[in-house]
Amino acid sequence: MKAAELAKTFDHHDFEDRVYEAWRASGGFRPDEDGSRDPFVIVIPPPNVTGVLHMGHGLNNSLQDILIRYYRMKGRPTLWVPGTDHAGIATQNVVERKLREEGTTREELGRDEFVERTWKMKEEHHSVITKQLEKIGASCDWSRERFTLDDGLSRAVREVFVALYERNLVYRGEYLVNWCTSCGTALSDDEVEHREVNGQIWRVRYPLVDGPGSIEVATTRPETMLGDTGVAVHPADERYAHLVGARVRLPLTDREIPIVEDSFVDREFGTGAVKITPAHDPNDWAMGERHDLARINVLTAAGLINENAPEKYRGMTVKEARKAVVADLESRGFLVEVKDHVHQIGHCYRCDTVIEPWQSTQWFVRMQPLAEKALKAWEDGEIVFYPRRWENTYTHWLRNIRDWCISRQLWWGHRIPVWYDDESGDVIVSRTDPTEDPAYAGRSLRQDPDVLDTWFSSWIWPFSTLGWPEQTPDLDRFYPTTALVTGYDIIFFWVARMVMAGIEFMGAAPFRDIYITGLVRDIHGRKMSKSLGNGIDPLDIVDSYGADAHKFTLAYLSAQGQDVPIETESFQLGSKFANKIWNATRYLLMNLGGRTPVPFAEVTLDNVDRWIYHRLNDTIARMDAAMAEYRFNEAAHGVYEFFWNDFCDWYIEASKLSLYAEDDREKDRKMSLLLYVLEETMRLLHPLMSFISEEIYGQLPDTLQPADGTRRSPVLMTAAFPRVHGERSNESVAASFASLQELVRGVRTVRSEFAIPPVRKIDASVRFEADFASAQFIRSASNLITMLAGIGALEFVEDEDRRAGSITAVGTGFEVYLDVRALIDVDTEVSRIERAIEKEERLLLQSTRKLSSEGFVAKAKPEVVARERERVRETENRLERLRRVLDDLTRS
RNA sequence: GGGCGAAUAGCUCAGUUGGGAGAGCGCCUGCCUUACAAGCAGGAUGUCGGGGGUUCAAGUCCCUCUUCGCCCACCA
Repeated sequence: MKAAELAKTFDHHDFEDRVYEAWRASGGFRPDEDGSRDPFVIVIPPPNVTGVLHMGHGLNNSLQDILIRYYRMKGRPTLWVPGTDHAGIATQNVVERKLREEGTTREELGRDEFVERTWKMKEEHHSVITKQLEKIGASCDWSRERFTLDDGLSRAVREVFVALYERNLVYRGEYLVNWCTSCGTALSDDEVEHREVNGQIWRVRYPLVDGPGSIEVATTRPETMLGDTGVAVHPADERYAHLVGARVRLPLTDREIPIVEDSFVDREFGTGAVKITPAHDPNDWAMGERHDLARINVLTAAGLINENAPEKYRGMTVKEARKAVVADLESRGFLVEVKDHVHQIGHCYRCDTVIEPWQSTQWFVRMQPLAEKALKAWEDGEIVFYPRRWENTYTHWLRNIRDWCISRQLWWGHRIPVWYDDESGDVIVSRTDPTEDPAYAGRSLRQDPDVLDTWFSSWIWPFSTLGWPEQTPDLDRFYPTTALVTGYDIIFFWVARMVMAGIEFMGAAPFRDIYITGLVRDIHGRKMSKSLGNGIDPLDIVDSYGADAHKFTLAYLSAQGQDVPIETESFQLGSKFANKIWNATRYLLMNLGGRTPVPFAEVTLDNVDRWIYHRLNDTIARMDAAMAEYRFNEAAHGVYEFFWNDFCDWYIEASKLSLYAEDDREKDRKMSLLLYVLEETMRLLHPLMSFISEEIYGQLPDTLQPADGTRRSPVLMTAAFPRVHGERSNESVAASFASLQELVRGVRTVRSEFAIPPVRKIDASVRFEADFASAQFIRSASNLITMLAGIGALEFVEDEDRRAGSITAVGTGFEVYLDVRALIDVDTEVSRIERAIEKEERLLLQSTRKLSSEGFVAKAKPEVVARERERVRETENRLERLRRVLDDLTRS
């Protein structure tokens, strides 16, 4: 075999870009054409084109990539659909901010030019996002990439809107909506973030029209009194019973308004009387309906006091108006009291402006019928959350569903497919443009100026991306998809709505497994955010630590359902692992020169080989189990421990016995096995350490054929994932090897405690207990033990004679006498043995207590009792021997 | 006002059916042993938040309390 040589120093920059291009060129990102097997499909949660990817995307896309690569290697036709989201408000805000910096506005620019500008920005961000996904190694099918505003998806959006309108699930109406005065648009209830705010509560006296006296109301929003059209008290409130039906003069205005009774009122709160402002509060809106009160809107779209208010307040902001109104109330003697008051205030989830409940005409989706089906899909087990607890969030939202306001007063988005004929009053809801339809020739039609909520295109993402409403082969083959990987912050925005749309339009939930990732946080547990400046850019991580380190570290730290606290240095975990893999491989390849490969079928396995295959087998099983349960950290821990602790620390170390010896046939044999194990291990590692495993796979000798009967693949990405082989399992070898490790470690511990340098070999004698099961194994591995423990001459003895003048390492079933007595201090050794005895005594006490306790022997499982008895036997045995050692020491 | 999560080694966190407490980093000791000092070998460190209960057996199941965090909710 030729001695391939890896670079002395590991540097991921040397191959990552090249490897990614090789993957792309291999065609492996696309699902294979064999449609007969069960496909594994993920559609990406489309990142917003507003910005660039942050660590949250890094996590979520890393996990998707791990799943995709695992199932691809498992042989399933695997598809990961990439794409981006136009993100209506968010994107429009970014562009508008830019325009402001340039000293202009979108109104000045005009709608068409504004949209064009936005497209341009979309292109720029899109290329950055794509680049980032490539850099982190995302193995998605770029030939199927979609954008929520592309032609196909726009058509799907129109289809959905019109179809829902036809089914009476979309309607238009004038209601109180959540209005962001800064974005200038309505928002859905879910887009409002409620936060506790320190405010005040004012008590104001409204004088009666007839006669003296007045009624006091409490309010947190005094400025809205300008739009009051009533006062409500509880029907059973005796304090106010005599006032019901009376009228009050609304201060600062010339309006007279009635006092009504309504059981909504809480008698305990405030004064027990509440002002009613139907046009500016959802509860008041409802009360206004019940009592047929006028709705007086006192705010403009920009949030300024309008012409319905007394002249002096017009044009003021809410804040200014509040101040002015309070001042006027006070000076005219209407203000009774001001108190500090903590309450919840809604804020815009995009720009953080305080939300105004504001009356306007909007389009809505009737959610109840859709929600019922989405709930049923969960009840029937059609969808499953990982971790399970998120189903509470899902069902709670669906059970308390409210209609969805879908129209947005923006320019960036899907234009609502509705046209108005102002002359006739006709409302035309159409899949195609009626202005181009001869049937409407001669009529003056005006398209609805508004666009649809971004989520209105997102909720159909799992099937619109596959070509719907066309009946495409992709749709047929890949819908429903298999898994969704996303964050808990968008369970209602997105996940629940996708289930609704999937059932409504495709007749089936859009995915089966919903994996909810934790949030990436900084090391102090704080959310990463621009304002805190504690964000980490995935590209920076990829550059300094490598894409594999990025993905592996995130997976390793990603306990299911838990947030992921991370700092830049955390990624050392992954990069050190990559370095380890690189160097282990380098060692193997260095020793390839002059070796003749042995076909696996002709290789005889020694005990150590059997052991490593046993461990490999276990690790594959552990990986399979972890992946089936979406336990990414478990998968990562499994391969990490196997590669580092088993393969490197023991198997490779043990192989030096063969490779540094003179026997060419043995060298060939061991070298071949090292390669076989390495080859299979690279396949095992690939989903988690994709770049480096691919690079190494490509460096393995072309002639090397996998030991498990699978075929070498042109690229590792599409090679077969290792399988569990029953015949590789060998518990007896595993147990014996564990004894060997105990023995070696015992010697090493003594060496270390007495600071005996590695170069100094020590002679040793080993004595076995009579029935020690691993005796033969260890006896046959004496050369190996000699090497691993730094022993000079090793003897196996029958009695304890050799203990004299030696240091003893006591193990389960054996003891080792080390001829280093001259080097050590007896007192140190005595105290070491005494500590060991104390430890064993503690263990023994635990076990005997257990065994002597009532019920344990009777009720515990028999194997548990048996194990406990075995432990007692072993512990007593070790203890007894330790005491003899101590005796010998103290006597001499 | 409901619901959920967290509390385990100095730090950040794992711990899958209950059956002798783990990792990474940090710390201490000794090693530049011809794959790797981004390394090797060894070591120290825990009333598993408090209290109660179930059980032969609890970090793990139940109740309760405390402290953080998140989500939902129309109390002006």
